[in-house]
Amino acid sequence: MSDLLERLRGRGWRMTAQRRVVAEVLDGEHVHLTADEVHARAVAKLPEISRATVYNTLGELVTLGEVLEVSTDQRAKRYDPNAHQPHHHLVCAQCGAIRDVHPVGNPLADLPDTERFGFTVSDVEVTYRGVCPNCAAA
Amino acid sequence: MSDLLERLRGRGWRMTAQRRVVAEVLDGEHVHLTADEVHARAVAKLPEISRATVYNTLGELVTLGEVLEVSTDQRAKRYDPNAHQPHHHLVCAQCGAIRDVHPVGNPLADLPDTERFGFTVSDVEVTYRGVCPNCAAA
DNA sequence: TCCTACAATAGACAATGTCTAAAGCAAGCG
DNA sequence: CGCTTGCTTTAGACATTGTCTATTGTAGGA
Repeated sequence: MSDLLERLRGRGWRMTAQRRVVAEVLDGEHVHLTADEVHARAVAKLPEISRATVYNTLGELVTLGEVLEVSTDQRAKRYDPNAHQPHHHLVCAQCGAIRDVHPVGNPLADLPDTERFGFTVSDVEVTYRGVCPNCAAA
Repeated sequence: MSDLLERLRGRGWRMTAQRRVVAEVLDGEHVHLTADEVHARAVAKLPEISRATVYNTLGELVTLGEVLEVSTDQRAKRYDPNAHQPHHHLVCAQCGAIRDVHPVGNPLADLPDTERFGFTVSDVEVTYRGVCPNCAAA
């Protein structure tokens, strides 16, 4: 975590209380929060922080490559602090819970040239969907 | 197309001018339209159709399994009339163009049990991203 | 300590989608 | 063929998520 703050400072990021709080929220919870959830947790630590600042800061962290934006539903974007290890996501269709997963194989290699239509394909996103144990039990 | 209308009528769908127009728009263009784009094309054929009706009808078509909802960006949902053949999507990161693609292999099989966390995994969505020939040329 | 450029703020605005209450109409029935 | 019934449509308010702007604040170097 202080790693994160150190890295950011080293990259010329001006350190403010607001940015520190947002970074701490993301680093503290290894879950996938929406911007509003980040905002709520940030407000708990620093009541006067504004919504715009949280959005700005999240956007900057994404640009800097320190967090990933994931859209597993088409409601709010979620922010994934696990940006330094490539991974995909497993989503519960009922409660929306998200787990990071690491499938074997390389899906990029599974797309034949004849299916690329002249595109330069650089990335692939895989989202598995199912029902989590909690929801299955209920 | 009339296939589609027949299928729907056979399933007890009350046929109205509005629903016919929405179905025709989807069937006529084999592209991936947003709800607003569907609405715009529907209005061209039936000026008094309302936005809510288009949203309602699209939702019903999705429920009936006749079209698929896809979210390749986190802006508007897009509607894919190619619901009867499983496929994935290839998206241009610059202009947003979408192509249907058919990778080889089965990504579901690539997720080991140890990476399933007790979930019952039933589905997988794969989105390839890259740059289309048009954007690469520009 | 002071300056200056960068950052934070409140709140308006925008895009997309959902809901409601009232009016309209498809289709079965006599 | 013309009712009747209940499903459908409509306009527009509302909700959610995100962006932008003009003003005020402040981090960090001189």
